[in-house]
Amino acid sequence: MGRRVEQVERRGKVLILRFDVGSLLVHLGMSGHLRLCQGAPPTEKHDHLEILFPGPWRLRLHDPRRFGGVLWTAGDPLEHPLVAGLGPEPLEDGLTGAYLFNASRGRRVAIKSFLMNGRVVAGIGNIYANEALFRARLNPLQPAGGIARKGFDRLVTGIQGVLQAALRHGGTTLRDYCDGEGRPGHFQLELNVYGRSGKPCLACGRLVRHARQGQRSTFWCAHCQP
DNA sequence: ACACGCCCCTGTTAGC
DNA sequence: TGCTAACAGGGGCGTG
Repeated sequence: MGRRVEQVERRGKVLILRFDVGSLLVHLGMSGHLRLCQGAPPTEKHDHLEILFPGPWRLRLHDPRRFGGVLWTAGDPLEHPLVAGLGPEPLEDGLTGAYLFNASRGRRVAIKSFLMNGRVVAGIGNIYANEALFRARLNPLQPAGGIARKGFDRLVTGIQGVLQAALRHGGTTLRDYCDGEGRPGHFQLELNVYGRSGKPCLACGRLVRHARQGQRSTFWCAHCQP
């Protein structure tokens, strides 16, 4: 009560709200969102947490599936186990073709699963993993350890390109996603392969394929991503 | 260490 | 129309 949010940052998919006495770590999971509310609109089902600010403002956490979570830590939040082991931020200097190449040597796991492993790179989810691999012309099913250095250079370009484009479009709203003010994103209109199985590849016209990897949907064009 | 499968949970939709 | 199964943007955990 009565504490001031001194800084807000993000590591991977974890939001960090720093207070003078500790930090709140917030993960939104699949279906969660934070919404800035003015006044006291009626509480909805699956509203789980509310942070009250002076004046009319309040921040509400809404998460139907409850895959998200909120944790408090009194120590350095970046040392918390939830984020301490994360790989480099995709839009910062630590993510390079050389880094991914080195990290993948000897790994037989499919490149898409490798990319979605937070210990390798932070914060790449299913949509952007699929889209980044399309941009890099890499088959998502191939073992990470067999990819040449050039492929990882393209992959870094693909990751950064798709994330920056998605940011420009306000994110990808398949159903639930919205920003803190309730606005949906538009990047779903720009997707090349995600969710497009059986439809023509936007680059070559051949049909986009679908497979499951680790209980996640994978989409790719077998011609553009050999 | 690594790869894989299962699980958490609710809501929506496809298929019968 | 109604029921059921499958699936959804994430990630931790147990097993071999």
